[in-house]
Amino acid sequence: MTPFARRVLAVVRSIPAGRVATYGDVARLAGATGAARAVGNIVRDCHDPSVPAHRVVGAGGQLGGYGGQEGLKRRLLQAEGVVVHGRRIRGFAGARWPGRGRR
DNA sequence: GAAATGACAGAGT
DNA sequence: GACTCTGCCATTT
Repeated sequence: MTPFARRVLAVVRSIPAGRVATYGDVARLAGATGAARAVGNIVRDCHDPSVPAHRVVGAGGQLGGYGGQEGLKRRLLQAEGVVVHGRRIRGFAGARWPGRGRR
C-alpha cells in the first residue's frame, strides 16, 4: 500500500451517499491531478468494503469499466439516490461531488 | 532502472 | 452522439 493509494482510498471514503466523483476528481483530491488511471488502478486492487468504489465514476458521469458486475454498480448507485440511465448518470452535475460545494 | 498494465480523460473524426 | 487515438500518472513485474 502506497501513500498515494492510501490518500485515494481516503478520498473515496469521503464521498457521501447519493453523490459520485470521477476518477479524475479523486486523483486531484488525492493530490495527483490527471492520475485518473492510477486511481482506477488503486481502487481496483484495493477491494475494500469501506471504499464505496461504486461512487467513483468516469468523466461525464459514465460508469466506467468495472470489470466485475457492472449491473451491480449501477444498481448500488441508484439505491443511494443516483439516477443512472444506461451507462451514464442522469443529473450527474447535481450528483457530483464535491461538485459546486453542494450548495 | 525500464517496460508493461490499467475501474481514465480529453480531443479529433 | 459514438468510436478511435493519444496522453498522463502511479503501480507492479
